[in-house]
Amino acid sequence: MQEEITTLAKQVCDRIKKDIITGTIVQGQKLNEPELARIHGISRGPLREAMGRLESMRLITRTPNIGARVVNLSYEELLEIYQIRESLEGLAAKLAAKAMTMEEKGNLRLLLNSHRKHILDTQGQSYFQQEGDVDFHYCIVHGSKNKRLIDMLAGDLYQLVRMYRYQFSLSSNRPQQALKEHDQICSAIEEGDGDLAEWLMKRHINNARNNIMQRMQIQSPIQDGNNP
Amino acid sequence: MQEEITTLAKQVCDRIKKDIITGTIVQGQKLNEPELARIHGISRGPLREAMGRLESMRLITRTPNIGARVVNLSYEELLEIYQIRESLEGLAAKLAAKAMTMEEKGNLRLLLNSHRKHILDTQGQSYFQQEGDVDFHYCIVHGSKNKRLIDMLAGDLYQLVRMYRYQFSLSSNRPQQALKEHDQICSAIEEGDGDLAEWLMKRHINNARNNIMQRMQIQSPIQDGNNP
DNA sequence: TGACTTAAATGTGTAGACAATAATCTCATG
DNA sequence: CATGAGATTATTGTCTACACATTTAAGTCA
Repeated sequence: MQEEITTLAKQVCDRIKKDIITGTIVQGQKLNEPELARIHGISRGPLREAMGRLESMRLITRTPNIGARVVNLSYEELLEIYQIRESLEGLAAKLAAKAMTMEEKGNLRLLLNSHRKHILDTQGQSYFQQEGDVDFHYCIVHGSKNKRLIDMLAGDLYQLVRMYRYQFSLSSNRPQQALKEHDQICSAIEEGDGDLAEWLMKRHINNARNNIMQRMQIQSPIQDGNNP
Repeated sequence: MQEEITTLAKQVCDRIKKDIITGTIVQGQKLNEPELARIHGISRGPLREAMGRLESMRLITRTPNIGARVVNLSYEELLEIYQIRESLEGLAAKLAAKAMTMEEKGNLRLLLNSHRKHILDTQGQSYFQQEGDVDFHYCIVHGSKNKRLIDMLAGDLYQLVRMYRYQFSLSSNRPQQALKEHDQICSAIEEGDGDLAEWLMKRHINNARNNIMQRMQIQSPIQDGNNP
């Protein structure tokens, strides 16, 4: 294991990030600098750096002389995110079909098989499938070997997706169908068919979006935090 | 005009960003905090925030306890950037075809006409075309109305593209052809044909990439900065 | 009631200090 | 002469304390 060298700012950033994603800090909430610094036992310097990071990944918004607030999740923004995901992950799948090594493709297949087994074991329960879904997409994104693409997706977008899933309780309600789609994508990648992999991935994300959107509209709208 | 309210960190970030993009600070160069702070007449606090921003837009890389360096441009990274541009701007064009108002479409057409006139006036000289190209793509990206997409492209990626253009002197050597492609894209958007606009935009960026890549390989490789 | 003034709270910027780490240098030793 | 352990220096990361600017809230008075 590589000894992870880090800094206070990064650590605190990760902690706050987790709190925001899981909803411990509710959306729209104002973030008080001295208070946050006290809570995490650090001084303002590193804290401001941490907040800069959070801002750059768009988990909070800052306005000069006023302060920072946790973002407000919205139907529209989730739609935006999924549009971008469809485009970028389609690209990732296309690239991965060409760039993945045999070993990586093998691991991807193993991952799928473990998901299949898990779904069978739990009678199609979606519990674990959510993280499994993340794993699958992570694998492909990394397989693209495009560093910037990896950063954009794994670094930022997935955080937001996780946040929506947490706060809207949007775990997959169609694990078998999702698995089947994953299966198809995996096969296309194994065969090195980039165009097909891209097309399948885009359709897969499109399906996921439609599913999620439908459920979000039914579901009670999110509380408004404590905005002014 | 809206009075632009800002902070020291942002201002200095923009100044350093400009220096990096234009090559005033050469790639690979180490950035010394106290020195930079002195140069820009600020203290280390805001400076570190500024550097955090620069890091998030990947103009510099920082390693804990060691410091910050300007990124090294490479053929591979430019390829990565263009792959992503093709994907995202294709999406932007598709969305813009549906989301742009009549007025915006009109402005886009006016912009194109002014480019055409300029190219005719200068006998196809590419001088102004470069910024014009940026304008055109900006227009479409903003026309997509997808805020996150706008941020990703206009906020970060275009900075990098400008940097490569500056430092490799990659102004367009095919302004007439580019104009023609812009024309096609504009028409598709005017007609609200999103799929066609997407396809045309992807082909356009693909052409630009092939052109640039070809010239980069011919051109003398970049000097190595002063890496360790 | 409403516009103005005042006061509190909060964000922003500065200066200086110290600790921890990395880079460099020194010098004795094989 | 080369090498490597130890000492020295430089730089980064962090903290504290204070000054300043701006926003927000409260208070005042016509």
